[in-house]
Amino acid sequence: MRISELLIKWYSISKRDLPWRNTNDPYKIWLSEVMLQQTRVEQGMPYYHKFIEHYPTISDLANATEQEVLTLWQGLGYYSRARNMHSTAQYISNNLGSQFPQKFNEILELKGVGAYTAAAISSFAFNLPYPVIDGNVQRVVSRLFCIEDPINKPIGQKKIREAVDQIFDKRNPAKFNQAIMELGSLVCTPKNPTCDSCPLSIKCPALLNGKVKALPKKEGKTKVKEISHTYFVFKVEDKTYIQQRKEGIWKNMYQFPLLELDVKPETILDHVMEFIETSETPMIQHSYQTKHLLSHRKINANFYTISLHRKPIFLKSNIFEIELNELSKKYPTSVLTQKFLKSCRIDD
DNA sequence: AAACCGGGGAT
DNA sequence: ATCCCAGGTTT
Repeated sequence: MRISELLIKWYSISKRDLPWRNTNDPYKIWLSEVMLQQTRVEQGMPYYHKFIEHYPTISDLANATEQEVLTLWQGLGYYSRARNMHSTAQYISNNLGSQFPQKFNEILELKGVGAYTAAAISSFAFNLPYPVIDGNVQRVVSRLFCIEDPINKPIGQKKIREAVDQIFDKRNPAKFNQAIMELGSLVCTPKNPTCDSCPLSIKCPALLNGKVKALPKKEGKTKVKEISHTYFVFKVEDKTYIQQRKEGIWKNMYQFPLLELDVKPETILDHVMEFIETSETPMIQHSYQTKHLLSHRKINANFYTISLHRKPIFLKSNIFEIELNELSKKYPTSVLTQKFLKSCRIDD
């Protein structure tokens, strides 16, 4: 039996019942694929349900504000995905009559849609013959063809593409794509793959040659930069003061006034005037220290809570007042900020 | 080609 | 501590 037949047969009896597999709605497929970029299925699932409930159609997403969309995306990470989806929904709504594009090249043009996502939408929503290549497929194929070139380099990626083209089933693009990803996810895993129960084991040279564990190969690791964040949490009764990030990490999300440097505790109060002007002599109520790890950053964060009896006389231009409990609910924040908010609730 | 962009789970 | 996850964009 051909590899594609073995795959699809295995898939038909072993597949998980995932919500986006029970629809042909390109909007739902698009949403699920973007949400699952670099994100585990279990992690994305609750967000998928939330979004479908809040925004059942492209028009509903287009009619929302970016702030609402980011609030709903809060905690999932890679927030450019949410900004791009919202922007693209408005584009489709305003310029394409709310009709999702139906050709691969048109889909590939959409913001936040690359080769993988375009192939996924094309095959799952329209059954077009484009093979998907994601982390799962790279792993399965590198083992199935004993590709020793690093899969994160152009040579390795080219060989993966050529290998996939050899086994791709143009007659069953949707099923083939689902099946090969599902195999990578459930059987041909990065660590401790269960080759015993793999439908392709008899056709796997990596298994025959004892190379499963060594494949796929990867080269070069992005190093993690260590940086410092010093946050100023001004409190006046139930009010606080926040700012919106304009670029870079957590763009368009909200945070307590921030200095992106390490400020010695003794000199914290010297910086207050950079954010607000007050007639009082401010005092540090308490401080909270934590480390926050991202894929490319290690943030040493310090939050200093400064309680005031009266509202500041003056706020720096980008800072504005909100109800403390509106943060995270109405103003989307990073998980780092949420960690701080949670620590406050505990020592209440 | 390399850096940037989040967060969490498994090992 | 390290790797990886239904990747994409920018430099």
